[in-house]
Amino acid sequence: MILLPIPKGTDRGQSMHVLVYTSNLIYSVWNGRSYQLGFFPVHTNFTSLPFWCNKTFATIPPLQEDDEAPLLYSEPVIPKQKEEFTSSFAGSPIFSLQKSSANYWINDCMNMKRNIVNENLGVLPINMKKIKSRKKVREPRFCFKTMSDVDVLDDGYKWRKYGQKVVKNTQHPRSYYRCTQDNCRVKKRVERLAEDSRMVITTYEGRHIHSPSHDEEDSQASSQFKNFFW
DNA sequence: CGAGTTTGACCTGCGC
DNA sequence: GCGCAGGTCAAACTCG
Repeated sequence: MILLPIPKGTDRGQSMHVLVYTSNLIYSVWNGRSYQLGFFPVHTNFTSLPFWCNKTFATIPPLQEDDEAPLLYSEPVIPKQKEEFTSSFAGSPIFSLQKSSANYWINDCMNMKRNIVNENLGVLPINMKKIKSRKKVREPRFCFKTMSDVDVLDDGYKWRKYGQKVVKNTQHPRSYYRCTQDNCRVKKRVERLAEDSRMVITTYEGRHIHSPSHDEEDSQASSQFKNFFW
């Protein structure tokens, strides 16, 4: 299970796109209650497709500066065919820009499926044997697309910028951040969508080994779910 | 002075 | 093998 904080400053009614390639369900957890934001169909045998969640937060109160951040909650699911991902990513505005990144994600998904299948069944499906695996195992990643004036959204964690790069065919640079917590190797990338500069794309990579660095008045909701934070 | 940012150089993987 | 583009490093710089 994965929990991800929704950045503060997210307004009610604001469209928020979420791509969760490891999940088939997305919830927002608010004050101990969860609100399903979207899902995509699950086929047979741990199979599913990635999707864009394009729901508004109509049932969630607007988030103010002093509010605790609600969480995105999702359940893992496993892809069936590499081709499914390739075709699904083709229509995505993000992945049309970053084909190589999409390929990384696809391979990550396939590796994940292979691992889970091995865990559950102890058997590697024949068709999975044909899929080449990358030498470097990448951490699972989440990609948020939010409409915001500020590039770096407050997600409860403390980040240090370690690089900035101009991406080809885009007018906005991509920034690279690392979590400042010792021994925590979580990274995130922040960039603006080329087609719509109002949209901020935030990509998280890896799992936090600690709770968010909130102030002393940590919320109940935060502590309730702290074991599941990224 | 320490923490965080900037930015050019360097490294690495992918596609041809 | 080579070139390109993305990702990372690290020294210099800024700011509180």
